[in-house]
Amino acid sequence: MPPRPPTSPKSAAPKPAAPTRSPQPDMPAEPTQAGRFEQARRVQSMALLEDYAELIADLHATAGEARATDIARRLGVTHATAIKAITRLKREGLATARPYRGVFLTEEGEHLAARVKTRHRLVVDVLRAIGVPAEAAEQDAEGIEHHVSDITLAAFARFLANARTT
Amino acid sequence: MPPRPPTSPKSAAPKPAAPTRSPQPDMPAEPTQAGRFEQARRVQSMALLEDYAELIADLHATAGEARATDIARRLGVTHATAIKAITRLKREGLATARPYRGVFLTEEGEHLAARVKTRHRLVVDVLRAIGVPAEAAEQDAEGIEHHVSDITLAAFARFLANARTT
DNA sequence: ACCAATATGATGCCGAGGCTACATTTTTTG
DNA sequence: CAAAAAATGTAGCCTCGGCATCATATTGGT
Repeated sequence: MPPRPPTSPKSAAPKPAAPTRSPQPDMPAEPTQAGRFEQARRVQSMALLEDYAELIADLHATAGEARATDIARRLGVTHATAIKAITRLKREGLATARPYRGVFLTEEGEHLAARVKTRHRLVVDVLRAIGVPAEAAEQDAEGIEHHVSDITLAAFARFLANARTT
Repeated sequence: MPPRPPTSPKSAAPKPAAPTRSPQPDMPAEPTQAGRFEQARRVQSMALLEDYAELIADLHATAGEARATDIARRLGVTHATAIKAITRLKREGLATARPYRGVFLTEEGEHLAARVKTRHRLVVDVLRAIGVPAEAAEQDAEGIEHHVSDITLAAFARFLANARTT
């Protein structure tokens, strides 16, 4: 291993950006890159709960009940997986379940489901308004929606309102 | 995953009727809901690779090298985690690494990084064009970008081209 | 009422992606 | 050149979200 020619210490370029740690030891408001990744990871951990909550609400609305097996089929996973997820929903206080009778959302769960549903529609509508084909809009929205913050959501709503009156 | 054998009918409620599906109980051409979830899950497993590839390319461009520790700091994870991810990158043929010299993208890795970078910019630009504040646009794009398909991306490009000439 | 079909539940396994802690190697420095 | 510092690597542990399989409970049909 050629002992790497005595290039200047620490590569040629200066550290591009203060890595979350500025001279001031105080809490940086973290608008940093690492902060964004962390946030994206946090959001990801909510995604599954959101999907389940939305689906359960939908099943209740359209079929009158939401049994674990139905949920599993709709999501394309095995029932074991669905049941584990439902267990997590219960643990998080978003749902309750009565065996063979179905899964029920708590008040908090209903609230979440409603928010998710609204957000989903908004995302799809915005994509469509931008010119994304229906098929792709539905598909991509499924993944995108979880990452749309309230601020962005508000912007979406304004955009659509504008577009409609234009 | 071969589609599990038809889980046969169930329960009292009638099939909520799969939307997007005509009366013909045909082969699962999979524009179905389960299909969309599966696709979203597939996309998710690519996200980490994409983030690393993009970051490595960026570090090379701005710092001349991309060492595991730098990557870890930029992503806000420990170096152990970064190294495990880099191992996966190597396994997938996207990168190579020479200890203490940094990580290098393969041709395929470079290609991926370029695509990801372009897509990222496009997503941020579209969000901004729609009226999302810069801060939120950057944050949300970090998660959204991975779910934007080529078709949607093309629509984004057209939308921006239009917006500019309007 | 009974038995088969169906739903649910409990395990055990896997890989991904985090972490901490410790070990090793390289680079920098005194 | 030797010691300190830094970077890399390894191992063990955790959670999560998949899977398959086996066990149990419920429902429904005859």
